Amino acid sequence: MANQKLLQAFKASNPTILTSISSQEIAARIAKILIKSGPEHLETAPPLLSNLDSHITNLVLLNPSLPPRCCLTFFNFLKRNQSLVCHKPDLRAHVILISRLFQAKKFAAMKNVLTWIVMDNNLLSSFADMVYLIDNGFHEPKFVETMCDMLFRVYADNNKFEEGLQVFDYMGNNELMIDHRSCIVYLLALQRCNKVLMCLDFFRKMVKNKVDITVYSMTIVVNVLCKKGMVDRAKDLMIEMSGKGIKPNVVTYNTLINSYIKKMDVERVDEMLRLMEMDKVVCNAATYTLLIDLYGSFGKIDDAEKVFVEMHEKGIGVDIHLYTSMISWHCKLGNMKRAFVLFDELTEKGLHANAHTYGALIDGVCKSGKMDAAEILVNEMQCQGLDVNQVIFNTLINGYCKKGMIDEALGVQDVMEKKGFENDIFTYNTIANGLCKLDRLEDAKRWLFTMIDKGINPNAVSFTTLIDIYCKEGNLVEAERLFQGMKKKGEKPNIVSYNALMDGYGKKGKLKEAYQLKDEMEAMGIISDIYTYTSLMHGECIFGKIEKALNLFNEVRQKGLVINVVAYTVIISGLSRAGRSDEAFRLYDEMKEAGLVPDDRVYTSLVANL
DNA sequence: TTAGGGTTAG
Repeated sequence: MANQKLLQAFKASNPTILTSISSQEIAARIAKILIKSGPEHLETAPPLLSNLDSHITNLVLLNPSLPPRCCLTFFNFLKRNQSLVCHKPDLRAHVILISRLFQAKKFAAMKNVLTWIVMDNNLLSSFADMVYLIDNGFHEPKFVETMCDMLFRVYADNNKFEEGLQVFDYMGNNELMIDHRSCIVYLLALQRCNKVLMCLDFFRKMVKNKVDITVYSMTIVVNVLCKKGMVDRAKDLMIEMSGKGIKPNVVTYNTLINSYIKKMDVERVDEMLRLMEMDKVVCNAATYTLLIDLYGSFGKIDDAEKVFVEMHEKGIGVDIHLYTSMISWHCKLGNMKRAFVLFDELTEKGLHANAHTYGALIDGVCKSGKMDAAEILVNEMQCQGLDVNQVIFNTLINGYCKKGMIDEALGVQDVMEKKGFENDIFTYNTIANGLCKLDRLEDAKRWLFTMIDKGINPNAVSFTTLIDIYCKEGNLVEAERLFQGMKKKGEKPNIVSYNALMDGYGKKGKLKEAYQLKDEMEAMGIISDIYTYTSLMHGECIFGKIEKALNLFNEVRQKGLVINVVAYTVIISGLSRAGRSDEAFRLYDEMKEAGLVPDDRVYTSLVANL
């Protein structure tokens, strides 16, 4: 029925066809061959092919006795044999094929044909071409609706957002039903491409066009805003939508909690938890994992353990993410015993450790210097059928580097390459730092320059390592150049970068420059830490300004910074060199009382580069 | 159809 209508509409817009009987005959013959023998037999009928034009193609496709399956094979034949057939199916032919597939409910095939159209700029230069066709021959609303919906998804899948929007607007203006699931596809595509404002604008459009908004689409927009750091705006959107009846769920809340945790905004985290309670949204394992991260990042492992117990009491199901997080924090704090207890416990609970879990544990044993244990764990994970991935290789390389075992580190790196992993930025930075530790500064530089030659952009860690190397070599000009260079390349110097350069200035007696840098850093919102003060104190001590060093030391105390053995050594040796041994001894006792072990190597390294 | 876990620098 619908086909007949199409045929008539088509004929009406192409009056020449009425007189062109031979075209119809050719079309009929092609159809006959397609039905009886399949498209490959068309090759045995060259006159048919050489006479083929868009009218004939369209007539073939519209032939009601030709099943949609045959239309598709005919089409594929034309696409495949462009050397044999001079004629290429045009946009109209594609849409006719789509309509035939629609009648046969072959939706996946329809989508494929739409993708061909979208990917071929010669076929469809703008959506207006499609509108023209729809207005001139394809009036059946259900078909137009389905095709537009699919086209909208295809545009989204191929990141053609402007075109997608045109389809959306067309559907809205023509009162075609817009499927909210298609809008989710579009939102997810925008999310993938980091198009934050477009995402928000589109969501507003969805609301305006009365598309069925769900918690899923809202949460996608909340997530996109959060990932761009616009957390308060995300929260406002959630509250606004909640007022319109779209209630946030645990995923929405977790998204916001995650972002507030990353910003260390405890107050807002609490606010979200309160809102959840009011909304009767129950926390899940993901919420608890986030809270454990929050406590872990503040070093409050006891509080992390408390919430871990609390969730057990509340009967909330645990999962491997949660255990991996707990294990990771214990490893970071050196509590390897507890980490292994948790590792055993998860197995008892029927959970399976994955590469992330092993990764955390391997890093823990590496950091405690137990490389043999690390190797055992690597074997164990392989026995469990888990592949050693690049992160684990890098972790092992770092473990050996930290112990000064550079040959073993390079051995692991070799195995990694043989397994098909190329060195990544972590590998390069880690090995460069391993070499620095052994004072092989030239080799370290060579690794980093090789990395750059291979087209990997240096990140803040790479720049900082190089700055530190040049400072150690006394080449402040180059260190400064790199420091400015990293800013220009959009790599923001962090506290380690600033401290490295300040240390370089201090050792050269350029205290004025060092203090200037400290001011600059603090103006950027970075708070001076014990390394900052130690570098400055060291600089002052070297050049006999012990009073200034003591002022800095008092500042450290006032700020409540934890004083480490290096900081103590700097000030103690400064005092003794200034002949103030009483004060030096007093601080020496204080250091021991604080449980710190005096370290000859620290002292040696302090005077080594002077 | 939306959220949470492992690696690098002083």
